[in-house]
Amino acid sequence: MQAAFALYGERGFEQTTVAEIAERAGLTERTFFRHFADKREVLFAGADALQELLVRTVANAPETLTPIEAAAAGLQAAGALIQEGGELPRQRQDIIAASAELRERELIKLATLAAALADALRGRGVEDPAASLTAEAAIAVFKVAFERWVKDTGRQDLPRVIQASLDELQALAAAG
Amino acid sequence: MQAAFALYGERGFEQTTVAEIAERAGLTERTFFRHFADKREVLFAGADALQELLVRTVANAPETLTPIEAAAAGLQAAGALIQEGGELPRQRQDIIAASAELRERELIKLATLAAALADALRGRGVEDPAASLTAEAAIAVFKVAFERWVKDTGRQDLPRVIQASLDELQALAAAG
DNA sequence: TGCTTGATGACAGGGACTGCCATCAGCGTA
DNA sequence: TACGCTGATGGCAGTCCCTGTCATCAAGCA
Repeated sequence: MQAAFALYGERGFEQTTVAEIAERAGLTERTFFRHFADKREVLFAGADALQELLVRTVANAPETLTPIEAAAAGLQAAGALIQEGGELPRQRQDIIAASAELRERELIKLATLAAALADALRGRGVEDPAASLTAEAAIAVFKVAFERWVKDTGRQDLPRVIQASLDELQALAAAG
Repeated sequence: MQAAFALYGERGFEQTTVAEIAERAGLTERTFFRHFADKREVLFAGADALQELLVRTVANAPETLTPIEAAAAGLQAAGALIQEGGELPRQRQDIIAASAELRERELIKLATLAAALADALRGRGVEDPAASLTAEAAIAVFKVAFERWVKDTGRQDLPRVIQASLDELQALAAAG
């Protein structure tokens, strides 16, 4: 992982071969593919933990919360976890933004997150399509908020940016 | 395109080689790659036209419409265009749903659509992050509505499903 | 007739990924 | 201690996606 991160950062994702990563890590190419399903997956190793936290937070949120509030609680928790990574998430995002292939992979991770969130909402008794809609909209808010947070040089609080984005979307929905 | 569609449908996307597609089409592999950037792109040839229609509809919508209403108009137009395809969109979606690679590609097409929609909204004077949020939420609504429409055996009207989904999200937002 | 242009074929090659078998260290057990 | 098991790794062959390059060839035009 460290070797891959370094090389992707230095010369870009597409310009890095798996053989080079393996060499820097002191392993063979074959061993790399035993640890990671493919060349991109290295950058998304933490996605499972994030999803688990999101789902758990939503499941354990007070019953009195509306679907959107429950989803929001999950997003905040996820945002807080990301923020713990310090500068790493931003570096990671730079690498991803520079490669179409990696952006594809990121999107499917977010879609998986949305599906898991919808599941968690259904677990709270939310019916479809409300569960799917809430989940997809929540992930959309997360996307926009995260993007803003990454670009932001002032190091704002990510959970706060998420909440602000959600509030703004609700205002737009009310006006539209 | 016809050869690819047929083969992807018959034996699945991953189990089809480009050589086979080329052979059935009476061409060489090299020629295939002159027409399509990669093996997946065959299934997304109509994406450009869809995006252009979406953007044009939003740009030409009455100035009095709110951002969400303008976005909704664009989605409706896109939905109507898809519906013209008859059974093809559903077959296409079956193929895509069966392959993780293809789902990735579809997601990036939707993300591109969202970016274009956000641009169109900015062209109407909508500021960021309102433009991005509206666009992402709109595409989320489109995703859910399209999915429901594809699964639906009663052949509902796609624009109508889109409108219903949007209404439901607005109700959820108001309640949350 | 000769020239240009666009589409295609042919070929070599790089790089991602997989399947298969060999090796080898650690570890429990007789 | 010797033995066997297991999990991680190396090595290697092979498939397939995709690209660069050059040759060919038909269509249109001067």
